[in-house]
Amino acid sequence: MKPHENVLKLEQQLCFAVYSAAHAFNRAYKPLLDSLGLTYPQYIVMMVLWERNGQTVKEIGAKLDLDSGTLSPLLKRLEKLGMITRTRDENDERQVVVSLTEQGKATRRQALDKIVPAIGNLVGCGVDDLDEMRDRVIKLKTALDTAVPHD
Amino acid sequence: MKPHENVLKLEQQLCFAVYSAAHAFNRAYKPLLDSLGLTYPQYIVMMVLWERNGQTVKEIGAKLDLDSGTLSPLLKRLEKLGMITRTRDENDERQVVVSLTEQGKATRRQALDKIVPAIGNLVGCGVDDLDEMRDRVIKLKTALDTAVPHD
DNA sequence: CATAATTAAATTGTGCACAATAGGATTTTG
DNA sequence: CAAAATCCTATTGTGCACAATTTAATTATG
Repeated sequence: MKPHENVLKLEQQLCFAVYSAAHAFNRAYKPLLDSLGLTYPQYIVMMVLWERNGQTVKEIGAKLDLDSGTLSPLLKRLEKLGMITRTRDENDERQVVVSLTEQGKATRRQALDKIVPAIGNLVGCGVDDLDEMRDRVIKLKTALDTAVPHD
Repeated sequence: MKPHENVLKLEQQLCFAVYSAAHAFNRAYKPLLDSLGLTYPQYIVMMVLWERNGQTVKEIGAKLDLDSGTLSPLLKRLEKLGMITRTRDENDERQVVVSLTEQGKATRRQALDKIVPAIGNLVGCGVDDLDEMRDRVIKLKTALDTAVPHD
């Protein structure tokens, strides 16, 4: 048989497995996040702010690998939801500082109580397996990023 | 310390690792696929057709977990690129059969020669490791799909 | 210190993703 | 066999992603 003719098969491809798993996560999160009124990308922005309140768009973007083209409209929607405020930095008016409102802070409890345990159950494997898989996927991402730098 | 207060940390989350790795794959594929004039989602549709030519929108959607809202415009763009044709099934006019053009078939060679080996190099780990990781990610996706069925 | 270069965010345009709905075609069933 | 239910695709609307450009602010430089 010809060498490597089956390398184009969908089921053999790691990239498709990852692409597909990302969508599956989205579908799993959606009904849970609906109760908080958030989408998954909005949720991870909230996570960034729950770790440290008051960050610039640039800082948030660096942690999530997202640019202002994605974040600007997303943050406006979070602001309209009453989750965050956006204020120009006094010292450097180029920067916009994003801060949690009281509602935004309170939503963290909702996430801890309702989202995290529910997702934990869905993944359906031990914590150790899960940690190892996560580390591998992060290594994969790092390898790709190193080979194809961005920003 | 309070139990599980750090479970909301971004770096600890498998979902974010997967979300992030999917974007990294996209960025890695983009410069390569640009030379074929394809996006990554278009590329995986082509992979489905390279495996078996002449499939309905429904069949393609089932393999990729994509609905007609995503596929209809994507397939029109592939048609405009000259990669595929779309024809109503004679026996059942509800169905649209998607077939590769000669150009679409020829593009498979380009993918085998230019895309597959280039990506293989980027991932940067042995084939066995890669296969195992892929199987784990697929298991993860399957677990999520089972817990949260769709369609 | 005025001009050039750089930086940060926003805007514009294209292309997914997906929910909800609509429009025909086919199948079921009363 | 006619009405109802089902099925397949397309359309509409919202929300990411990201490239490319724009605007305004800051910093560097001649």
